[in-house]
Amino acid sequence: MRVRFAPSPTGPLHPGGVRTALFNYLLVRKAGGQMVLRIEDTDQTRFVPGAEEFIIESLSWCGIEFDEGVHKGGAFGPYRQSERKAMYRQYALQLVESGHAYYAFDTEEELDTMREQFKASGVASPQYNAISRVRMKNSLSLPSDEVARRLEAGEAYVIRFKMPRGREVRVQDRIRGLVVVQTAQLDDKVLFKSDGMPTYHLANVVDDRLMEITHVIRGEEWLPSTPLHVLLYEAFGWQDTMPEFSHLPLLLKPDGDGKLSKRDGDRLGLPFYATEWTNPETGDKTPGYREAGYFPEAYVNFLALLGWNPGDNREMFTMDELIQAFSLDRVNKHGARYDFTKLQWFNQQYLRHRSVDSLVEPCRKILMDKGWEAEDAVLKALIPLVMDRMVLVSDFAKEVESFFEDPTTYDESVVAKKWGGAFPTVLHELIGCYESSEEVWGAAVAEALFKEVAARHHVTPGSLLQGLRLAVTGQASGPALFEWMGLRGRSACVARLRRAAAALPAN
RNA sequence: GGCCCGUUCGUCUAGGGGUUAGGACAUCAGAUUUUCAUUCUGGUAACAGGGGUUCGAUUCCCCUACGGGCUACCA
Repeated sequence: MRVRFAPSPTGPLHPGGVRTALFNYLLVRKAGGQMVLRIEDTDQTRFVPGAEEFIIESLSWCGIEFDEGVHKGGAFGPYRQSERKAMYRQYALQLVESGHAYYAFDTEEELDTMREQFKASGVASPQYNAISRVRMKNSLSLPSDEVARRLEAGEAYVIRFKMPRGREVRVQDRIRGLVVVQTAQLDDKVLFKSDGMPTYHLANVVDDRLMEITHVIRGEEWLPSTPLHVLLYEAFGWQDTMPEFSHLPLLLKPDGDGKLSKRDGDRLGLPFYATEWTNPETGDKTPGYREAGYFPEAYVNFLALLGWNPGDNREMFTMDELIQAFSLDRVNKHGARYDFTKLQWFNQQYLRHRSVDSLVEPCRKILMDKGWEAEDAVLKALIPLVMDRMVLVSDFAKEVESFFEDPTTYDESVVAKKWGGAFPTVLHELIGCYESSEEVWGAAVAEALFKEVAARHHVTPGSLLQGLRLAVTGQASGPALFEWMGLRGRSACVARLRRAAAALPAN
């Protein structure tokens, strides 16, 4: 088995592209074949610098690696279509000679005119086809000496496929079954452009043949042009090695109608690409899941379950498990909404399953970005304290902010509710107890002394706890308070309690 | 408009001629946590509509509606 992922370097890789690459990868790893990365840069006007590197990096972050490609080399290179330019012409010419294609000399204006005339006479989608080509300037309508003269003179031309008439094309799609299309619906597609480059259709078929691709797994947007590709394989006499086609359902917007687009990420304030993309023209950065603190395992797990399922109730999959479980037979036919909320859940699950040790370094980095520092031992105690409260590793910053920054204000509504009654008295007394205690400071001591003071004033500890939390952290909620205080240290806690005592409302 | 593909809880989906139509996310409620979060328990919630075929259809067929894709010298 040989598969390929063949993106155009026209910009950052869309999530749908990542999923297509993933499905190719899962399938080929299970089968033990090769996966090639081919860059389809036949449209020079749409080339975006950096896109190719971005695609490789994004997929690599996801754990999708290739066996051959622009960055890996291989026996079937080059893997960039622009570098294969010279060879496509001969294939196009081969088709002209065998009568499957022809030269066309029509200018853009002439094509526009033709389309407008058709529209004026009520034809909704004008086509360059068996009917209209006789009225256009091409090697089928022009006298052969004129064709020769034009070619001789170096006049611009394209090579078009001569769509056969009255045929039925049968496409056997692995996911959708048999798809039948009448050639009368199809037009004479351009195969070879006037700039000397092939179009997608020619390059794709030629390269898949030359690279010995056995399975084509691509997005549903290619289904309508697959009959043309089948016809091309036939015209070349390559039907014996024609790959098996699988057209994947599309990824749809999280809400509303239409397919997923970058604007959906922007609109919902969530990342869109796997990794951060910098627009080479404007310098604008679009954050990626990687930068936002998501685990690649979570992202891949989430993506794998969009349009595919294992047939049982399992949801958590490592890449290896996905490879084992994956099958094209269980890929859906219908589009799937790209629901970010499920991704959050996956990330949370992956976070839970992480060992504390493996989180020390990422968390330390987050601290450093904020200008905070902590010893290893403190970090290792702090992480489990707040881990359950996080969805992303990057949430660590907001979870521990109050640990590193003294509170500056106290929420008035909580103050009003929790700092009244016995609280001021208890607070003052507690400060004294904490200071004078000879015990080695720790969570147990902080809690025991607090309970003692509360008991002396015949108040339940629970009724005072939130007030204490506010006093010491400046927040109304947070992780286990006494653990937190134990870690924070006696003097820091006392200092904060003093500050809170000074801020007590006058009565 | 034409052609092609599709349609099960809000979302991702399982299922399949006779089922209490299952799971997960989200959501709601309760318990636990004397906070929040976590965890646990429970609940609300779906076969697009209409015709066939059939003893019986959500499942098969047709039509309609709706959604999506394509309709470039873009991929």
